Amino acid sequence: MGLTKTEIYTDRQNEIASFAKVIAHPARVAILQYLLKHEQCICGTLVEEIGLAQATISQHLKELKSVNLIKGNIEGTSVCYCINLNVYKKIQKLFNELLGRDIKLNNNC
Amino acid sequence: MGLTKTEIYTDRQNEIASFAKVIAHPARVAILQYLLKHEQCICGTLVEEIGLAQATISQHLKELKSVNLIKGNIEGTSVCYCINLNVYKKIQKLFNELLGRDIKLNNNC
DNA sequence: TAGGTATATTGCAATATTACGATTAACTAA
DNA sequence: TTAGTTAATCGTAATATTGCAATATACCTA
Repeated sequence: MGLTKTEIYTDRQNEIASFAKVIAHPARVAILQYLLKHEQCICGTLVEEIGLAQATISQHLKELKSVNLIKGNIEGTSVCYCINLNVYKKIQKLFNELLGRDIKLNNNC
Repeated sequence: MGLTKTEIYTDRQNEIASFAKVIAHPARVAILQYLLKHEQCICGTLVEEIGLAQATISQHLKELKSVNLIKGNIEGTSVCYCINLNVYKKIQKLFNELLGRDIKLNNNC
């Protein structure tokens, strides 16, 4: 136990959950917001901006990279991170399918 | 440690992360999809549909209720669950701010 | 080559999550 | 009142997440 039973869900359900998990931490939300505003950044800037240890920020960047939401280009001693547009758009689409409905209440709840 | 430092983030960042966390499990995605399709349901139906133990489904429903994304009305021996439209719309808005941007790539990444 | 800078990785402790059996609570019907 | 139904809660085991110090890696410059 303690392990999600991924095999009983559809690929799409697992995919949505995976992307949501990446966004499910305020530090990673903060990183995404920073990248949306400034287009690119290096790890050190985020350490100053957010106020977590360098190891911790590096770990959060790794999770964002794990679903390819961001990508990093090595530039000398530092790494320039930016949003991966294709994956960003994919998440947009997936989330919109689940959360973008125009619901009407016809039930008695 | 092992505890998120919520105090260093904005309320909005924490809010987005909290809502994302609720969606960050395929069982809860499946529950939401079921509710979007059928408008309402009882716990027992989800147990059959999804294939997890009753206690587990009840726990997932509790998490969806914890952010008021769903609400439950007691109807005899069972509980009728449905989506809370106001909160659904709020999540729509919050996620759209973060993920609904029309980004253009002007950087060299 | 040696020292400095930037990031990733490792190891660890604290806490959270997932899942389920067993039990409890609350209502319904015989 | 008693038995059956439905859902919530409790307790527990397994695993995942968060955060950081310490260390490793990689590159740049003098």
